[in-house]
Amino acid sequence: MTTTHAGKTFPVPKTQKGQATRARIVDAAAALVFEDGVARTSLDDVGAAARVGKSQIYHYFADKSSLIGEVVTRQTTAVLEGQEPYISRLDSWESWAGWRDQVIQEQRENHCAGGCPLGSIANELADTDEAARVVLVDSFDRWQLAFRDGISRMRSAGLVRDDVDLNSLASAVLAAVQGGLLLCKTHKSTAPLEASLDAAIGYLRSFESRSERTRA
Amino acid sequence: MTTTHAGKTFPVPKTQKGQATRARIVDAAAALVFEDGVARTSLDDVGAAARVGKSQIYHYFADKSSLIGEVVTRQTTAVLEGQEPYISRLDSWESWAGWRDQVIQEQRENHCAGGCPLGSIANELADTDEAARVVLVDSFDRWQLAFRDGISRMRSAGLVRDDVDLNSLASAVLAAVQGGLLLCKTHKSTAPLEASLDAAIGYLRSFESRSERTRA
DNA sequence: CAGAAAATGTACTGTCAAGTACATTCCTAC
DNA sequence: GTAGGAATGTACTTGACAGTACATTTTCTG
Repeated sequence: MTTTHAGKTFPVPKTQKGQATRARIVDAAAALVFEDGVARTSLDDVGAAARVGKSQIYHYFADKSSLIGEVVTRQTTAVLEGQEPYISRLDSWESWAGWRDQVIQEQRENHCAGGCPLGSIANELADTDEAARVVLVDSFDRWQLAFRDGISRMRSAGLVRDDVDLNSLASAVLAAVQGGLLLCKTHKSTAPLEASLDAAIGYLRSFESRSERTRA
Repeated sequence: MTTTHAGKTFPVPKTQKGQATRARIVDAAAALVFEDGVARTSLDDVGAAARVGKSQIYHYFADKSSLIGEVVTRQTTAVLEGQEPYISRLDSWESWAGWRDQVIQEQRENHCAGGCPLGSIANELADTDEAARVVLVDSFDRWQLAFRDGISRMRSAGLVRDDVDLNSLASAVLAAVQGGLLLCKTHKSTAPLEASLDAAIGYLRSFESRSERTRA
């Protein structure tokens, strides 16, 4: 696999050492971007954090924008994996509650700093970096799909009514997460995030099928 | 009224001309920040847009951060006023629907660009500019209060049940707006915003008092 | 009309960061 | 062990931008 930029190709590292270096660059960039945002993260800083000269960054990436694109895909998998095991098993009310608690707990541990690694980048770049935007749309779609799968399986299991709009609902849940995280990091409190997630799950619960509701 | 910064005071302009100039600076900064974000907005650009030298910016503001603070307060009133007349009359289901349509319509007219002027700044500065963060918390609180007032009046009117948690619900609505706007500008489509607002109102509607629900 | 205060214009400094040039070292396959 | 590609280090260029210095004009006030 190679990435191309303006005619020049940027190959994946051939040696094990090179692969490690490239990974260190992306990791360092991801961490710094998460803390300070894209604009405030300089490539010198990335190099220092990765214990690497700037020449190596330009050896593996066409420019800062390309590196950021890689950061986004890296953070996408990190975010989704960070929500395991719940996110892939959202097929019961208990697992939704567990997922909710986990998201909140993570923010609490992080002192409500940083918000969502993807949401922050999206907010910063959606209007100015079309390449990044496209990658971010894909990331959000993958995330949303995880919600959709869960709701879909709950529907199959007869836990929610048949007439739910899977896509809209999954999209609304993702929006609740994003909005909640933004208010969380602004207020430096998990309360808004809790309210937002509870509302999203509460709305989902309003589609609980009658047979199940009476049983509860 | 004067603002103070590091011992030096930055008075409000004495003359009418000065007031106009200061207002032009804030307006231009607000527009540019909305388009490009704080980091990508240079004071030279602000000066050019306001047809003003940079010396005047530093005549009225201590530094870029102070100017941004002013932009936030300016945008707060702009955002709230932009949602009139609905936002101050959210005391019926019809007005919530009207508000929803208005928010979506505005994004559509703006080609889903920019997102929320406050949310974008919050996302960018919440972790790095404590002064800005405090102003933003206040802005969000005012916004949330508008929702709270509406829900509160609906409760008084017997439209929603007595046991709703006003603050949590208002906070969740604000989160839905913010998350919806973020996804809207990332996807360049109003669909996620529509889903998010519909879910928020739908959740609110799940608190509709029984007497009203049966009547509907 | 003076004189002061407010407003404004021009020019400059210093810093930081993206991106480039090129030399050097390391590794690997023959 | 040696050639050649991969990896890496050092030094530089260039531009942008926050912030400053200071001179000049405009405007208000007595």
